[in-house]
Amino acid sequence: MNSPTRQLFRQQNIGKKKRERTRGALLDSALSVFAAKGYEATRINDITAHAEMANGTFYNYYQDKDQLLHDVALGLLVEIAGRTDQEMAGLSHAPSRVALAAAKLLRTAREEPEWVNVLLQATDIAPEIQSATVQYMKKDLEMGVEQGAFKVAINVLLMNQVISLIKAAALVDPDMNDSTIRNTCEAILRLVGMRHEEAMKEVELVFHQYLGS
Amino acid sequence: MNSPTRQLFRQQNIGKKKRERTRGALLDSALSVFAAKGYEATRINDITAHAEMANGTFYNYYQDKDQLLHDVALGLLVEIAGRTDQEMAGLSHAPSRVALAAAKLLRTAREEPEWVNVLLQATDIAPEIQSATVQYMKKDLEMGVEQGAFKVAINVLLMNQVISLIKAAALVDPDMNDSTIRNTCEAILRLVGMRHEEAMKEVELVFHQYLGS
DNA sequence: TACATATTTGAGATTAATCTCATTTTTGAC
DNA sequence: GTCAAAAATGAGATTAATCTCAAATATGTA
Repeated sequence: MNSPTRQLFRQQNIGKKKRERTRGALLDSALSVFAAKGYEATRINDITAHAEMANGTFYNYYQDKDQLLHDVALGLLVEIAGRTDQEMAGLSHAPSRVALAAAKLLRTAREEPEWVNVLLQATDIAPEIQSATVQYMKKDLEMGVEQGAFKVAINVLLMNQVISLIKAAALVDPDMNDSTIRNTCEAILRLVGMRHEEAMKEVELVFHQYLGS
Repeated sequence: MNSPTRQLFRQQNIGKKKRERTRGALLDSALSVFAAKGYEATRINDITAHAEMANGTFYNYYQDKDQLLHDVALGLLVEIAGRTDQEMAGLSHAPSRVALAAAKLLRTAREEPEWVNVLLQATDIAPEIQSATVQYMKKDLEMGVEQGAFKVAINVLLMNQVISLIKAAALVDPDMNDSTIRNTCEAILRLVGMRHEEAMKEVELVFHQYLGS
């Protein structure tokens, strides 16, 4: 179970008409190629060739690579955030929510390395993706302050700091071992002002209860 | 006093012979242009034009942009780290050293925006610059653990987390207000396991004692 | 100041990508 | 199955950069 979701965007467009199916193929292909070669090094040609379509087809759908990256990244963000939200539906303890959301994202990086790879590339290139990502955390962080668990002011800097700890994990350990995930979750909780023993305990609990380990 | 250091690399090569002076001009020019347009968007031509030399001159010194970025970034790192080391010579309390080093770096980002901008771009592109940067912190972090002030294991992940908090500051507030600098220093101390009140007090002290505010 | 050596020059050859559009092929509603 | 509309095709025009090298110029040592 839980095998990698191949061809996310093609899946989403099965049954729809040709135009949407081709767009899906383009998005899936871009995802693979961006992940493999990096955004900057990717040529339009690489994407169309990988999708087995003619070069010109790209221009029926997008003006440039940037728009394509935007669509890919936003699609991934919505997918990942949607799954995470669902899995955390009943959870009201803010530290658990924050730790679990981070852990889930990092586990996704293991199951679907391309997804998180490209999503993080996009946060460097497309500022609107960074802001959108930041928004997904906001409520949980504010909840943590209300609950008295987090001691810091929730502002743009803090939210970007959280994102940047997640990026650091992806950079240092692309295979995303559980120890890297735990360390990162703890680091996030310390960042928001929890004591290091509390942070450890919280992460221990979350892993035991929600992540089978 | 303390006005921006214009033309760092040209300064360093005054009196030396032509070859080194031209190399210095190339490095200074690359620094400006990388900062203004970003590394990827910079053309060899932009750099030589800005230095008022012929396009071909570049190729007498470097094979490609990457090597040039490497030299620029390493030069900046050595300069910044050298200055910081000197200013911290007598300081043996690890939390103060870490907070001061971070604050000094971020103040440099205000005084010499180009320097830190390009240095941080380089850490994304040239992994050896990231590692070199990481090394400069290691001893102080280990000292903090020995002194019992820092509670976490010092490893590659942690050091990259520290760097990433610094990058987050540069991203969110390129003007680098003191409040951003304080927040970032506090965040780093929390990250390494200090309690949030201790972190605040430490940063307060460092600013009052070493940074005139 | 002389002059061998070192350095710079920049026109243009080379390489490499983007983007267009007349034509061909496919689609799907009827 | 028909057929008008939609989509895909890909050769090649266009744009844009890198990189070379023979000639011109500058350097600095004796």
